[in-house]
Amino acid sequence: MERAGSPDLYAADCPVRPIYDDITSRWATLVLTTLMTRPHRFSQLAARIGGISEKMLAQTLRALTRDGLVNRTVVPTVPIQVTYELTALGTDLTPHLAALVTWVSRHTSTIQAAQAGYDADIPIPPAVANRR
Amino acid sequence: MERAGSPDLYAADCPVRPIYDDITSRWATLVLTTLMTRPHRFSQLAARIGGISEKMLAQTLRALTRDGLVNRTVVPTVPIQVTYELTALGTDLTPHLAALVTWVSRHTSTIQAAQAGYDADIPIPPAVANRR
DNA sequence: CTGAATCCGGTTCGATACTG
DNA sequence: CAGTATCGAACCGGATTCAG
Repeated sequence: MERAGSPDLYAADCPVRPIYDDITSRWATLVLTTLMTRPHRFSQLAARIGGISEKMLAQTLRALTRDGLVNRTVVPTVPIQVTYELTALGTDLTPHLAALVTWVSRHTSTIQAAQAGYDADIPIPPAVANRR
Repeated sequence: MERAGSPDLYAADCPVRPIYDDITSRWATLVLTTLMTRPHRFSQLAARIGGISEKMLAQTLRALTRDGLVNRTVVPTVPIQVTYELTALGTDLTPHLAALVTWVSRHTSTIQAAQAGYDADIPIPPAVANRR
């Protein structure tokens, strides 16, 4: 049933899961694909990615740096400069993420239509419908 | 139809985001890759996927069905039988997800090593650092 | 068997204020 | 400029219970 050599992702304690979650988290994907084009500084990333808070950006960058996907370079000027760029590992990964994002982008309208159809088949919508 | 080459994923209200979050969620990936092999019934999925609760399984399946990625078939026997299988759309998507999972699986030990190296460079755990 | 509804603890998130 | 500290709000996920 299962191909030998592939780790069992289905085990609850599979070590792949937390890493997978890191990479596919809401903000990590945006950070990684942004860095795919060129290195960015902290404030450049914050400006580029709509709606991210400083806390979440710092947290996401720390996780990605810890995972060895992003390299953090500090230039001790005044004021200080910090640059983030993809490592070789990150450069290897990001196209896979980008492919996924591209797929979703291309099928967004189809999926939205499916959602609308699904919602329309519900006779009495839950509390949301009454409430305006 | 969206522009596949340059989706503005960076806008805070980009419609791609919630869909992307749906399919990359912790359980959705496991459900989709499981269904990739063959259709499953509810209890079969629950048995196959380690650590998932009924609530999360039902919730995940409902979201994926609503997105048009999974087809839900009810056989009105007693007791009732419900079968889930990938739609054409889901069949198209899942390989991308599987590729990502495969990538992570293959690089898990590398990433774990990077994490260990990163953690080793932290002299004092921040949480217990001296207060002023 | 399938899955909806409820409760509830833990985690996450965002806004703000502050430091080097 | 590049973060960290703190705090309340929001969300998530698990266990339980109940219904079709």
